[in-house]
Amino acid sequence: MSHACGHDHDHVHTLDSGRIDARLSEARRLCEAQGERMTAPRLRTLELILSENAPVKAYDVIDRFHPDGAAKPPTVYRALAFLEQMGLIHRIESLNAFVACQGHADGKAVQPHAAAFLLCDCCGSSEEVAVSLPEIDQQASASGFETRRVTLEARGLCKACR
Amino acid sequence: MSHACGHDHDHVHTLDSGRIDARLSEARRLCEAQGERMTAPRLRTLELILSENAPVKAYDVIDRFHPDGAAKPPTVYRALAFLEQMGLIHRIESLNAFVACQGHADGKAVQPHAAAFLLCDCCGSSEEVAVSLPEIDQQASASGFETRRVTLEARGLCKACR
DNA sequence: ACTGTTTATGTTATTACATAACAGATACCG
DNA sequence: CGGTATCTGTTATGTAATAACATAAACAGT
Repeated sequence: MSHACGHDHDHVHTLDSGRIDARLSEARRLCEAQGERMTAPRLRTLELILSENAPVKAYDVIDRFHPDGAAKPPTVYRALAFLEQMGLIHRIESLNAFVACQGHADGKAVQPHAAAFLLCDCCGSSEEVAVSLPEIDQQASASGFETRRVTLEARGLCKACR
Repeated sequence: MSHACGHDHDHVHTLDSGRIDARLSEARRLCEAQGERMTAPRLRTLELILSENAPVKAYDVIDRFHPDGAAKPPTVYRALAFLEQMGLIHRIESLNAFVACQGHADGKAVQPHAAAFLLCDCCGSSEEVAVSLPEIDQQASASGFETRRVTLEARGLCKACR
């Protein structure tokens, strides 16, 4: 996880394990509430993503999945697809990576939702922000375009790295 | 180039070759004006991207590069990076593809600029629209984040496909 | 409980996307 | 013309993602 600034920022675990457990339980409840199954590989995948405070590559999850040796890619990619559908994680397109959703920290159930991200090119950190998009909505309807999903990612330098 | 709707929309050449030539000459001029070289592989890459009215995959360019046989990936990826720096094409992150810039149709020289895209999941077409992003700019400065580059992509259905 | 159905996982293999590293060629500048 | 910077060619490899099919677990109806 080496970045443009030349630093390494590996394994910055800001969430303690208690906090992670709480979010895993919350995720469990959210799945039950929707009649979906929170299975072992899905839970493990979510755990690994929650344990980083920055977007995580699919193959990092694959490598760390088992204590001894990697998981098979489809196992993890299927889990990632599920978690994304449930609104528990987001895919960061410009990084080919995944980050835990920060949009329902208060425990509210949320529909899969669009979100914007501030992504630091130096330390790799990610901040999720909520924005409305009146201009592009307007441009879309002016073109007769029906928007299903919006990707909005700002790349740059976070406060700490500037 | 098969899409969600089940149709194939291969090789929809909406720009006639005269129009493409005009844009290639324009690109040449733009490079000269900035002291950059518009070399053969760069021109060929741009030509192939201009010949589609939808985002083109890097390996499609690679495959079509020579009349008989493919180019080597680095040749094309280098050309793509150059053309993007020059603001002649844009990378579409959510598609891993590249599309010609539609933002300077009047011949004005343009700095590399952010742009938003309406991307049809059915026919694969792309429309570039100009939007300002007051909300995310505001959120970024509130967080002390310095934005360098913004990706804004709306996926959905275009007018024709609805 | 049995059985059919649905949903999820395991496994092998392959496909798609992208870059590192170095050698050779071409443009540009004094 | 010779040195330097830039670009291209080539080989090899690294990284990201999915197809296809086999197996297993959950669940609903009888």
